[in-house]
Amino acid sequence: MLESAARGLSRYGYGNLILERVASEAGYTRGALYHQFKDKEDLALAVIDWVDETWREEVGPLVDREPDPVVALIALARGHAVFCRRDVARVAMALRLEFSGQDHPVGRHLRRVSESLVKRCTRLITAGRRAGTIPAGPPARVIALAFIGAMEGAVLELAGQAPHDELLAARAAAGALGIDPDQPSIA
Amino acid sequence: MLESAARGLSRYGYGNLILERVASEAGYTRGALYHQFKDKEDLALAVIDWVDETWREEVGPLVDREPDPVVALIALARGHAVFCRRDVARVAMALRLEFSGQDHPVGRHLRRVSESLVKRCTRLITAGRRAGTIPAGPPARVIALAFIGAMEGAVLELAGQAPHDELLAARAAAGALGIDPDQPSIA
DNA sequence: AAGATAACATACACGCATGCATGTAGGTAC
DNA sequence: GTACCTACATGCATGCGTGTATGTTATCTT
Repeated sequence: MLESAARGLSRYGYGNLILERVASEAGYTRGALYHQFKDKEDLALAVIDWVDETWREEVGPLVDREPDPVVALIALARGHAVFCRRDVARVAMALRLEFSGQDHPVGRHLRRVSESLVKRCTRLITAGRRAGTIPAGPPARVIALAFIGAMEGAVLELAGQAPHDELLAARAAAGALGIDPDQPSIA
Repeated sequence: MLESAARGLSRYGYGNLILERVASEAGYTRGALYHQFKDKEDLALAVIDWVDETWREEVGPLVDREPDPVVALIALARGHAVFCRRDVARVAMALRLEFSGQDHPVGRHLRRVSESLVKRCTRLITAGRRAGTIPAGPPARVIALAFIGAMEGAVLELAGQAPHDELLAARAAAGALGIDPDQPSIA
């Protein structure tokens, strides 16, 4: 059910998501859905948490095992690209776009989840700057936002076109960081 | 009315767009809207054309006046970032995400319009490769998609945070192209 | 000045998705 | 075997947005 809802959310967004389809695609009826989740909002929140958890399990380790901040960030971009080959992963981008500038509970929850990724990237960027591998420039948080945006945008547009998605996500992300994409850790 | 609809589309997307609000925000009622446009779809199509036209007028010249393909592409990214400071510009990204993988008339029309941008970038990339300023790699069209995605993603995430948006869009775009963001035309 | 037409506003019918209330089948406890 | 609970399906009421038909007012034409 969660998987079906995630697919639906990533394809149609929250407002256009029809619970009837979510349920039937999972082999159930709407009744079953309302038995498992309080309402549509509750379902969306659960999906966000589920996707976030999956992301942490799948991409997190790739980042953590790299001691060098730049290498870690590039690994993050590559891992994200691979992660996004499952359509499920567009959920974050789709919902963020849909709820940006609004005060909807789903939007708030998504922002909270995303914020932890932004913070993670910001820390890596400041670490990279201290190490001298990331050049000075705009505030680290701004760089982090651009980093995430560029990575997600590239991945979204390539729509899982393996194997180029991985390389290009890494390159776009490296560009946002201001480092040469011709480095060994990227190419 | 077009401007109000563009704001609405960029904020809420097509499905969540309420024509009542579009009209009232423009100082009219829904009656006036239905007098000027056949239906909701017709309105969205008109908005797409309007935004596209504005983009061509505003960003196009910045690209055309640069003889060097790389410089032209970076100018495109910078120009796009500036263009997107008006919320109007997210229309393309919002609708593309909403209609990707669907067969809706609005989505088709948007893809036709976007395709011309992809072609333009593809041509510039192949030109840059012939000139030796853009390294070899994945097909030019794939690079073009990543280029556009990275640029739009970065701009979207930065949400008009001038002046950083311009620099970071250029950097992310340069990264997708595989060129060093430390070049004079970018920084 | 009268008729026509454009530019709106108003009011209503329809479809559709949500949420909830109710019904039902299977398992478990005692 | 009866009481009860879980895991669903079914059916209905409500709200909301679209589209359209019908008014109303201004502007243009001759």
